[in-house]
Amino acid sequence: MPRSSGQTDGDDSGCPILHVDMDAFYASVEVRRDPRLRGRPVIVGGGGRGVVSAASYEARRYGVRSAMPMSLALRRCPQAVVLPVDHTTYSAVSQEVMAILHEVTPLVEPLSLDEAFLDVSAARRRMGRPADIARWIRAETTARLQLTCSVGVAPTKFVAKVASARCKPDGLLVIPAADVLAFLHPLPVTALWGIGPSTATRLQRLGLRTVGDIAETPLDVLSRSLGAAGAAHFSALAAGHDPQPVETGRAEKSVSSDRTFDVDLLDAADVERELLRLAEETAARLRRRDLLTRTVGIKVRFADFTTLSRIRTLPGPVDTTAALHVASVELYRSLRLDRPRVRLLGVRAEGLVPAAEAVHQLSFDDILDRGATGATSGDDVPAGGAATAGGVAPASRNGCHAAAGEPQPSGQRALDRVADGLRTRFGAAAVTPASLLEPATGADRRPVGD
DNA sequence: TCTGGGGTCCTAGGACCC
DNA sequence: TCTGGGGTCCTAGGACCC
Repeated sequence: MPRSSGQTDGDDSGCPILHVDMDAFYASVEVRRDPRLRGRPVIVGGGGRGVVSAASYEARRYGVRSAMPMSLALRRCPQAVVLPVDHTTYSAVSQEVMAILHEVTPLVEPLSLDEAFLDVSAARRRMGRPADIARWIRAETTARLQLTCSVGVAPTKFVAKVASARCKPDGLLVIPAADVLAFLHPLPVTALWGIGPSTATRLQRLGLRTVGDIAETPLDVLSRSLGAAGAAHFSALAAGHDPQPVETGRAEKSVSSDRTFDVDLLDAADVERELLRLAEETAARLRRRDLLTRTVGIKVRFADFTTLSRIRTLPGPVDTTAALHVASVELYRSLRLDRPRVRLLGVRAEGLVPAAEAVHQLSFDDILDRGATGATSGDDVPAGGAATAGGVAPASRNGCHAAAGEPQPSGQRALDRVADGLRTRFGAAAVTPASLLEPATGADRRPVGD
């Protein structure tokens, strides 16, 4: 059996796949930035209703884990240093990590900011055996970035990923092809990528606890718990088979922005204004990526944590803040909620189309006026965009300072682009929808600026 | 303990068309 | 009056991952 620590150096022939996983990435970046934090428990995450995004190994000794509510984490480790998530910095460091990996091979598949698969088959002549390449990556990330990582080396992606998890932190683990089954079979079923607590509970009812149990169970029995497709998939993984190749560029399928509020929203006007903020974030990200969306969705979570989602497919693709906001408000109103306590709102764009391929760009004003607003447009959306109390139209069509006035054909797109440009040059606060700064149509609403 | 924000994938039912 | 089959799109929800 392979050992799970140190520089395990089994037979790495037939092991072309590496899984590289940075150790406690966000927390480690924070410690690097402020060396006084070294050796102390560090938690990166949101305050209030937030959760732990990353915990240093010192914090983990107290039972602090990723995704744990911050309130519980601080009860377990009151002396922890808590830092807010700084996504911009972590993204920049992530690019440096990925750059090192690309020195090995172009066959790099990032899984997240701090993880990637590599297929090193073609790099072997230049850089040596897979285990040597893994050692090189570990040495370079430590030397250049002062960050440690763990690397799994195996015949397949799945086994490489499990291997890196078993040698953390700052480890290297090679699983030779001949050892794959001995390595996998004692592990709990949750080691299989895609089996979480819910599926594990169902499998337990069948008496299945380990990966080996799954490997020994006939497909038709597994199908009862996992469905036909799931049964075939997990049965193959448990047998050590994983046909997935390392894939470099994968097209994005959706873009979304969510926000959990420190205090539940009770007022429909507040909800609609937050939908504008989220629509603006989502639409701006679409435009930055040169994408349009044909399907807009919202997510609403209530104080009791029940969650609803609604989506609507539009007649044509859009990328304007106004179009996303109108669709979001229409979806929200269609819920016809009675005195809701809204904990979270989200706006989502799916069915993405590259802007270059979108054929109906010029018709979006029609979509705005007739499609997205649907049957209620006569009441709620004045044709000329004049302000009416409580209507969705004023917030959207006059939502930006720059956008006050009569939209022209494609005018909203052009104005959004102008606002995007100003924000790029002068910062995110340079252009803000008016309704997020000033009291809206009612007299009793406070501004909710950042 | 009281639950973020970014995503992906799967299922299942209904509409609609041929 | 009893009743097809397949394909595709749309929608809602759930599970899962980092």
